[in-house]
Amino acid sequence: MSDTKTQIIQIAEQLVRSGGYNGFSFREIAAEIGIRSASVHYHFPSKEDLALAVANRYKQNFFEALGDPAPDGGNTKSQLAHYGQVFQDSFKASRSACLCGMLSNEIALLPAVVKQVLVSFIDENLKWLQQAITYGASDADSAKVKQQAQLVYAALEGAMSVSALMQSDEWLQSVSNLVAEIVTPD
Amino acid sequence: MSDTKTQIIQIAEQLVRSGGYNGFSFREIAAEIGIRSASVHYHFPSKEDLALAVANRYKQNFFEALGDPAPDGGNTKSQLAHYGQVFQDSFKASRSACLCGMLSNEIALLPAVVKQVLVSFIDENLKWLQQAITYGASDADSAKVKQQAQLVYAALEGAMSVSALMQSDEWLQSVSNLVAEIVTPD
DNA sequence: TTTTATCTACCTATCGATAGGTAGATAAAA
DNA sequence: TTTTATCTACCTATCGATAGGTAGATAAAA
Repeated sequence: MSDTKTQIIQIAEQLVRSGGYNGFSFREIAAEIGIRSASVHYHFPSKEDLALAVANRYKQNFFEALGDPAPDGGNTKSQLAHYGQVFQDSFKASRSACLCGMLSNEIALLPAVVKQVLVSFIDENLKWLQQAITYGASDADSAKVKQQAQLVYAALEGAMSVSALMQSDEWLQSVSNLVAEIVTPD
Repeated sequence: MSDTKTQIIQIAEQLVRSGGYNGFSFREIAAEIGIRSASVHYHFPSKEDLALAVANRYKQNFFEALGDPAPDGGNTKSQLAHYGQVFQDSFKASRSACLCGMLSNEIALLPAVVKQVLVSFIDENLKWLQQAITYGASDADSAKVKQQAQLVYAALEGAMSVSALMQSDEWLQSVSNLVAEIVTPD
């Protein structure tokens, strides 16, 4: 992927994460790179195309940072601590909300293809968490594990949103710690 | 307050809750009421004024529905169940995200006065929850209670956001139930 | 007579998008 | 070796639409 194309996606991501789907424009991205907005359209014919690329890259980076659940010697608590750390790292790097959490609210504005990426982002988070929580407890009550996984994801997304507003990672840290402490497979 | 003014706020709230700060316009509101956009400016000189009124009314309605924490005979669990119910009712009525959760992400777009309302909304939620959790346990560890309150708020905001995306209250119900179960003052 | 609530008729700024064009690289064909 | 054809990555100029906002008129209500 060309330098310019990558740059466009990076800038778009930052703009979306601080202002939502309507918070970025081809002109603003172009201005930041030093090209014309028509040239941004060359790389991404429509806004929908660009938003889709941004969402897909975000999702991919997120799961790369996350890795597979339950590596050697992991237990539920350390897995959840790691999960929380990924959110914290993402916040520290950008000081803004989770792209998917951000866009999840804006149902009225989103192209269907972008919505699908969000749904799959949530699905895969749930799967990862269910595995991490069940780790080492194969007799775990799967309905309860699912509830717990939902709680962890929802709590971290919510905490990230508050952290973005407050411009402080206090909430994210606090929620991340507590969640690792109280969620267990038994 | 005149009928029109109330109508403007109501429609604006719904539009903000499904599309964020940039998701509503004076023209769209006017069209839905059947007046001209200039007439909306008569009631709210600027977009900032309207957004502020919307946020304040949302906050007020929310805490009216919530009531005071720990009424007669309440315990932590029933208080938290009630708290979760307020989120669920709000979702059922609008099938969209929490106004404050929604706006919390959009730091880059928000006028400072609106941001202040969001911060106070979160503050008051925290206070309410800390009281509800401490209820009947005056020896509770206040640092831990604060963490728990943060978790509850973050989890319900996050769940509301997912529910808005999925257009289903499954997440909200699931998270609400689990939170009431596992958060206790001791 | 003053206030309230609306209107018409504008404004400037910006949006996403498109048409048409060009410099320079590449690679196959003559 | 030169010509032809194609591609990449940009450009300028412009489109229709929409954004928030304003000046000034009007007419009913207080």
